[in-house]
Amino acid sequence: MNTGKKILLVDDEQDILEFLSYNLKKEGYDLYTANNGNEALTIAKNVIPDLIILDVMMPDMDGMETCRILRELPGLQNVMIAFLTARNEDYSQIAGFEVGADDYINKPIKPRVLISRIKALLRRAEGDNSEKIEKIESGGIKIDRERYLIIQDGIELNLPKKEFELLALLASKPGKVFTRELILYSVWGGDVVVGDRTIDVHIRKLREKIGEDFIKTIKGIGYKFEF
Amino acid sequence: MNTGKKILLVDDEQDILEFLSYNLKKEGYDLYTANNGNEALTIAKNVIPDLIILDVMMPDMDGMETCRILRELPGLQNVMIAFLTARNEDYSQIAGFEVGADDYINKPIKPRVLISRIKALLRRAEGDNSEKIEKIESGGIKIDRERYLIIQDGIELNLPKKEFELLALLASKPGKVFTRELILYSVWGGDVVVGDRTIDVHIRKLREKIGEDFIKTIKGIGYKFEF
DNA sequence: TTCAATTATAAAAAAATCATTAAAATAATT
DNA sequence: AATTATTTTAATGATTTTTTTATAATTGAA
Repeated sequence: MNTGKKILLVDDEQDILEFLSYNLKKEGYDLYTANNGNEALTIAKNVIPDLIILDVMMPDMDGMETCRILRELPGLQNVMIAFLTARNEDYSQIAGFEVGADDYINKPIKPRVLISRIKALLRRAEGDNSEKIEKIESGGIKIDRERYLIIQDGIELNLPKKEFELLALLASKPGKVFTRELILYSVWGGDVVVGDRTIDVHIRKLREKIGEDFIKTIKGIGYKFEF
Repeated sequence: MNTGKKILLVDDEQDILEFLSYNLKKEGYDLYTANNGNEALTIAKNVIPDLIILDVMMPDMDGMETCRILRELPGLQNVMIAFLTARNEDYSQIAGFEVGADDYINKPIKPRVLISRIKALLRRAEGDNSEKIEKIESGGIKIDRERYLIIQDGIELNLPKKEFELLALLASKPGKVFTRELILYSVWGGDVVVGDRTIDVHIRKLREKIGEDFIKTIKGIGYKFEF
């Protein structure tokens, strides 16, 4: 029995990951796991799960922060996000909802409860038929994630990974300004911190390759893709 | 560049204190340092920092204990507190959160990582989730935060950051008079002090760009947006 | 009306941010 | 291991934005 629903589990404790994985797989969900926020971002971008379950308490980037960033990423606006919290930290619930969480699940977790909660959540999500973005096409530029290729006016362009990810991000929502912060999180990952000029250099390379006019600088904010 | 944010560092090792101080000052934070818990308490009471970074392991009064007391002090309930911990003592992490810590940072510390973490923490403290209005529309003027654009009679206008924020603020509530104080606070931020004429100049620029009649001066008080 | 306070304005100075290039460091491939 | 490709840093220059300064103009109260 397979529901075809994809769930991304994020927790720093391997035990919990395994425990939940086991129980959810049994119910026919496709499971993806991440040990920390950054991993979660990477996976989420590529997989676009139906539900993300985030532990609130994690080192480096906590659940809240992860959630906030996830919500900014194109394609992940409509994904259901649930938080795992230890029982008594209810202050975090308030903050969590502000950040865009859809539900809370208290530890310790009882499988039965969890599953019924998840079903409810996914049912709730059914309404949103959010198509995942495998191919982005805008302004004569096609982005093929599958083949890792940019196609511009019919001509195929091979870009190095970082450049590809950067362009894919910008082009995923033409017109939207992506802050440097968001770019860093989404292309580089939260704690792989690189110098500030790194983004610029990649932008330069992109402009060289696809033309000067597609990527516009919004000084003090970030960049946006336009055509 | 000065963020105006105050950080109190507490560690018994002078090396670490200096190392962190140096790196954080470079980022524009105001630094205060203490060698032990008691010193920390004294300073914190007087300064009310935005963030306190506490070494977990200190002689006499350890970080956890210091944290517990800090949290009791009036005015320090909402200060962000982060713990510095050696990598493997993760049981203390849990205890730390119970005591009221907002984050923990593992040693050894990489400056870049530290800084991105601190930014995240301070952002969290700001209550940065303060719903900034995404689209304001009034009197033929549309403000599109996502695209960072002003659209006037269908014509797109690019404004520099401060001008944009200022206009967005005024236009968010047409007719309402915004005092200079409020404008400063919300566009420039609580502790950034700029000269008195700065607002005027920005208003001038705005009037040049969108027309003279939208922004009205209320002498002695501030400005309002009308149409 | 007159005066003091406040704002307007333009131009200059200062600061912040980005662009660009070349070189260094990493990673991937052969 | 050597070569090549990619990524990052570092240094410098250019540009834009922000702030200050100085002076003029305006306002509203006495």
